[in-house]
Amino acid sequence: MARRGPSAAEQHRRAVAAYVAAGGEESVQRVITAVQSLSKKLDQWYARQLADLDVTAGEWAVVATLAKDGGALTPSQLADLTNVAPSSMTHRLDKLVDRGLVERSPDAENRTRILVRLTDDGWELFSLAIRSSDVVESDVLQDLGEVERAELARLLEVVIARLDDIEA
Amino acid sequence: MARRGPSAAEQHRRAVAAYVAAGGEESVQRVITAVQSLSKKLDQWYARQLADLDVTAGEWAVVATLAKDGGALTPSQLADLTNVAPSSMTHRLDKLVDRGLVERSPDAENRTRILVRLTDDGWELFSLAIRSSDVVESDVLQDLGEVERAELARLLEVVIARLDDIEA
DNA sequence: GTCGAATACTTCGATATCGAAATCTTAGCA
DNA sequence: TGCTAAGATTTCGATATCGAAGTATTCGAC
Repeated sequence: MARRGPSAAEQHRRAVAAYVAAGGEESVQRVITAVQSLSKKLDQWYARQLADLDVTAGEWAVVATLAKDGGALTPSQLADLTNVAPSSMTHRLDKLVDRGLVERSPDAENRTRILVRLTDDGWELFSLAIRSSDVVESDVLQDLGEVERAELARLLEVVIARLDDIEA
Repeated sequence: MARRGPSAAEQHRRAVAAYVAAGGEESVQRVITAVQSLSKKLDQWYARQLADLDVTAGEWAVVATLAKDGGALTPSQLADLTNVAPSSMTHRLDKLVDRGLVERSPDAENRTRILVRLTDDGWELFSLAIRSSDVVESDVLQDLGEVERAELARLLEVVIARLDDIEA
C-alpha cells in the first residue's frame, strides 16, 4: 500500500471499459458502475467515522434500521433488512443490548416474537452519527447546485421505483 | 419473513425523513440515500446470480478487480481494492487457485512480491457474469431514456471526480 | 380440544475475517 | 560487505457469520 493507486475517476473509467468489453451495454454500465463506486467509497468513510464512535458497520445497520422504522422490529425483520442470517442477529443484539443502545422486550400478542427498540442512548448515537456524516456527504456533493441535486435525486428515485416492480 | 415489507420507494422515503429529522440536509440525504438503497439492492441481485455460478461475492470482487485492471496485481493491492485484510486475501486466493480461476506467479523483479492473474477460465467467468447481470441492470434502468441515462451518469461522474480531491 | 405444520428465536459446528506476530526479501547506509 | 529498517506475504489466535438443528409458541384442520 501507501502507493497511491489510480484515482476514483480513472477506476470508474476502466471499470466501464472492462464491462463494455465483456459484453455490457455502455449507457447501463456507466450508471451502474458509478452508483457502485460511489456507494463503496461512502461505506469506507462511514466505517472510519463509526470506528470513532466505537460501532461496527453491522451494529450501525441495526441502529439505523430501527431509527428509520421509528418503532419496534423483530430480530427476523432486522436480519432481513440488514442482510444477515437470523442467527447472526442474535449475537449482534446481545452486544447492542450490553451497550445499552437497544432493548429487547417480549411481544405480548405473540410470545414467539421479541420486539427490539432503540433506547434513548441509541437515538442519541443515531443523531450524532447522521449529523457528522452529513458534513462529509455535503462535501461530496459540493460540485452540484440545488437544481442538479434535485435532478440527480429524481432520476435515482425513478430507478428505485422500478425496483419494486421488478421484484414482483 | 415471507411477510412483504414496505416497497423500496417507501423505504427510501422513510430513510430520508429519518435522516432529515436527525439533522441531515434534505438535498444531500435524498441523493446519498438513493445511491445506497440502489447499491444495496443491486448487491442482493448479484449475490443471487453469483450463487448460481457458485462464486461468493468476495471471490467475484477479486475476479472483477483483476479484469478491470487487465493485468496482474499483488495480493496486497487486491486486498486494498476489495476492502479486506491482506491476511484474508491469502485464503481467498488459495480457493480461487484451486478452482482454476486465477494463478499466482512470482515476480521476477522483486521476490517478496507475488503476481496474481486471471486464467482463461477466470476471464470466461467474468464475461459470463457481466453479460447476465447486464440484463438485470437494463431492466432496472428501463424507465430512463438514453438522454436521461447520460444525464444521470454525468451527474454521478461529477460526484466521483470530487471524491479524489476530498481524499487528498 | 388435540394433533401436526408453520413460525420465531436461539444454539451449535464449520468457515471466513480480522489484527498481530512471524518469515523472508529488498533497500539504504556506514 | 554487513547491518538495520521497511515492505510483502503468510501463519496464528480470536471473533463474526452462516446454515442446520433444536426449542418453544401459535395457527389451522379435524
